[in-house]
Amino acid sequence: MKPFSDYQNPAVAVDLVVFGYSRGQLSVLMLNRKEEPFQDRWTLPGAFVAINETFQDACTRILSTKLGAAGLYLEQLFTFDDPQRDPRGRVISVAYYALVNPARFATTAGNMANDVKWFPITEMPEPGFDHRSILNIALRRLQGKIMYYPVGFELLDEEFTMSELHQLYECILSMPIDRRNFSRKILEANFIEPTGHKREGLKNRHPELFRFIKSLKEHHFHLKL
Amino acid sequence: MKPFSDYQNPAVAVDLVVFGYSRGQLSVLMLNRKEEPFQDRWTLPGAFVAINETFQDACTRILSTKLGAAGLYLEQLFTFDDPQRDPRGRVISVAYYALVNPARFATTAGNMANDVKWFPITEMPEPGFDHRSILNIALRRLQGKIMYYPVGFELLDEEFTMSELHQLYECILSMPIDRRNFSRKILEANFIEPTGHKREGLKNRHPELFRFIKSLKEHHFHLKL
DNA sequence: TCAAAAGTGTTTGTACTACACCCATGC
DNA sequence: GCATGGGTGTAGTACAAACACTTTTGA
Repeated sequence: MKPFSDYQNPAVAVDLVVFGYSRGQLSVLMLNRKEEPFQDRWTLPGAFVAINETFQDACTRILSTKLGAAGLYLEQLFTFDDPQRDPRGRVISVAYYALVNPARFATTAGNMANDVKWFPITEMPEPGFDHRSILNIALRRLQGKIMYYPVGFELLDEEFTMSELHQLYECILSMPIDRRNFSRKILEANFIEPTGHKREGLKNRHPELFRFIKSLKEHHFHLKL
Repeated sequence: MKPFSDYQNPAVAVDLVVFGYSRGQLSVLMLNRKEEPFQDRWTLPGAFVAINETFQDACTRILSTKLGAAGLYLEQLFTFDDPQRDPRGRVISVAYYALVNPARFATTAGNMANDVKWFPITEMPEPGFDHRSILNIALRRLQGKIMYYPVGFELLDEEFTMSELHQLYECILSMPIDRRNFSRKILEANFIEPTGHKREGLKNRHPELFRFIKSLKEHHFHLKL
């Protein structure tokens, strides 16, 4: 049965907001376009969805091509439908966001594709297409998500200190949070546990290291900060 | 420029969860299918998205055809991408939900299309396609939305009593809420105002009537119940 | 005058805020 | 021993939960 051959269907693409966190900054992976439209402008990485491909498949394709990364946290954001959003024709874009610890992949080394670059969200160039809207929605979604899902799981190293987690929350929410109240509430939420180790080699007191309790990865809590 | 003609594009449809509230019950508008697949089964109303049509346009088309309603509150829910979700071929479905006061439209009268029916969410037949998932997501979204957006605006009459609003919240959240605390918190949230009238003709004390403050329609608050 | 729903307060406890102090480490 | 960040505790307060009484109406 091929009942749709009579109709002209829109193209469907996925666009990815890949969030990375390193050195206290939240960054997004951007792509330098080589063709028109928006040649030489920075845009979100994206790909057309093949006829028998899921969105997740398409996202995975992008992530492995551009970042060499697999198995990242992925979440659908919103689907953009403005008929004029792509000057080449009708393209519906399904936006996703991904979370990645850039340290785990070949970002600082030279083997990341050279048309790809991390931009801290505070130093973002004006992107092509409607990707500014996608970025804004992604950031708001991340800010909401962090209150009831252990986002740091995906963004930090396996073991991390309380103040690293604290900085991550301050950075994503872009607001100051009292260090001591934060620590208490996070521990009460019961999704991290001490590893027993301490981070060595600092000039100050060696802080305790924590890890996320993986069995609770899908367990929702509620943080009020 | 027609760069997409080489590719086989998936069909794109919108599916609508139309919520209605009347006589203390939350209902959803369902459609009885006349063709295969899922002939004679109940499904959500839906339509294919034309090549130059926005999702909103497609939703409006459905709503005016099936319900004779226009200008309803619409919000995008999620986009479903399972390649097998429609046995006819690849159909990507963008789900929306709408809020409507059924009393304002021709629902009880006979001029509603006879393949269309309101089902209370507690007495829903098992729908065709993946529409059960869509319904579940819609309901959860509505439950979240009601905490920071005046949902009753769209579901209740122009003027309503505090206990009507109270019942609506209890119904949507499906949990008991203390009447007195509810009243206080709603009034403090400052998005409704007394009209000065009272509802007459009841056998008990005549309750005050309220209205939503329309200028605050887009203003988000936060209710904690 | 009775039943049923509407309107108005009060008490109680919890949990968030805003602090201050001590501890460990490298220099 | 001093500077710097890490760890722990506590008092004040605001707000939400639980609950009781009075008022208005029709029958």
